[in-house]
Amino acid sequence: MKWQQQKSLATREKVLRAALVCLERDGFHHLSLVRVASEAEVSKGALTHHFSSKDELITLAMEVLLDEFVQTLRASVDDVHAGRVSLDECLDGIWHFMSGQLYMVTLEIALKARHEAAFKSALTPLVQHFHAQLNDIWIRLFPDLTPERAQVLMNLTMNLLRGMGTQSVFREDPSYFNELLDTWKNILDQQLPRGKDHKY
Amino acid sequence: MKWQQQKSLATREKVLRAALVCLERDGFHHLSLVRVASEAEVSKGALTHHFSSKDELITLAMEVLLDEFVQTLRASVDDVHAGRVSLDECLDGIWHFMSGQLYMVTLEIALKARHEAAFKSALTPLVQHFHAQLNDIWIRLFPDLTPERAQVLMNLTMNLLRGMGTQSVFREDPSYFNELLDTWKNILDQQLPRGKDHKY
DNA sequence: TATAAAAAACCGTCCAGTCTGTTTTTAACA
DNA sequence: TGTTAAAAACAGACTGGACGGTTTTTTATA
Repeated sequence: MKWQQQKSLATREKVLRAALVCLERDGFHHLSLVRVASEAEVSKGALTHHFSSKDELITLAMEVLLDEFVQTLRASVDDVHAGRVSLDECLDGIWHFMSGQLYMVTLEIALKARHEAAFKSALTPLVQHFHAQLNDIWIRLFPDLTPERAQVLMNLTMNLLRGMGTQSVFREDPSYFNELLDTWKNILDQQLPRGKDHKY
Repeated sequence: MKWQQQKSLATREKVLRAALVCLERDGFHHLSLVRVASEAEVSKGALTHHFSSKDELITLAMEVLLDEFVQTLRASVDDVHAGRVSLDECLDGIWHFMSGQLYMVTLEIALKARHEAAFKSALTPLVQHFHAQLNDIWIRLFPDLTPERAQVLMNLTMNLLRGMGTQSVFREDPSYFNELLDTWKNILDQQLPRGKDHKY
């Protein structure tokens, strides 16, 4: 690869990463192009050279974030499948992710999309692809359930964690969330088939 | 009551209501004082006369919203208690609320609070009071459960609905959400004691 | 030298908060 | 009761700053 091309790619990468940091730390309506540029240690000119608008930048950053989440999750589910980690630990991992950067950025983005049609249509295919990937993962997580049942149970789980993530803004009380999570683990366990050879 | 006082109260009420409408329709970072004033059919001068800052306005509007939700919910739970409506219908009512104005405005506010310490501390007592009221309501909803169990189950429920509310931004598919909600109703039902005289 | 990348100056817009002026209501008092 | 002064409610112009996007200039590579 040519040197110029390398440098260009590196700059893009730095800017995207910085955008995620700023989104998570400052929130969308405190995010400005100069801030992102400064976080990326790049001039505003360089930023606008690579990204034609703020919306485009954010959309691409979002894509990076969702991809990383899917990869992490896939690895975790593989571990469950191979018996390396328990289902409970896998859920803990998802909760960790959902109470951290991913979910907050997602929220910022979702609210923006809610009020800006153009942005929303740019983002919708991305989100749909994300959910399709998730659905595949859920099926692999619960091979003993029907695909539909696995998806419903895990969509419940994800939405529960989403809600908990939201509440965690105002309620910084790990024991409260742990209790909820433990209760949910129990309930989820009750929903799994006990035997080996039947589909629930 | 003196006429001036009446007029003053009416203006405040109009502005607060308009603020909620704008928050829900336009989102926080498209909300400006002139927009709220125009929505309320009041001059910007009148608005600033009654509310010393944008943050104060939003905080007070939030208070109105939460109070109304608590009242509605309390009435609904009374209906369940009196056998006028089923638990399922009560949940439907909460879901209706959560997929509407209340929750979206709450989200906007929560994200703002997440990044602005002063705003957050102004809002925290309000939110805590709100949750305390909710906890009382949950106990009354499930008199056959221990208070702790009732609260855990309903906090799970609320967080599930929160998450579903969030997802509804991108996924406008009522049947999907209905399936989730039905599944949850079943699960919740399984968690309730069958007998009459024991605490679970 | 030609071209891509990066930097920085610049412009138009928007908005919260301030300030000044005007109208309406209330209170005091002769 | 009629008059007037004070206070409250309201209206709108203005300001200072932030920001997104554009354009121009400089630098580095091929």
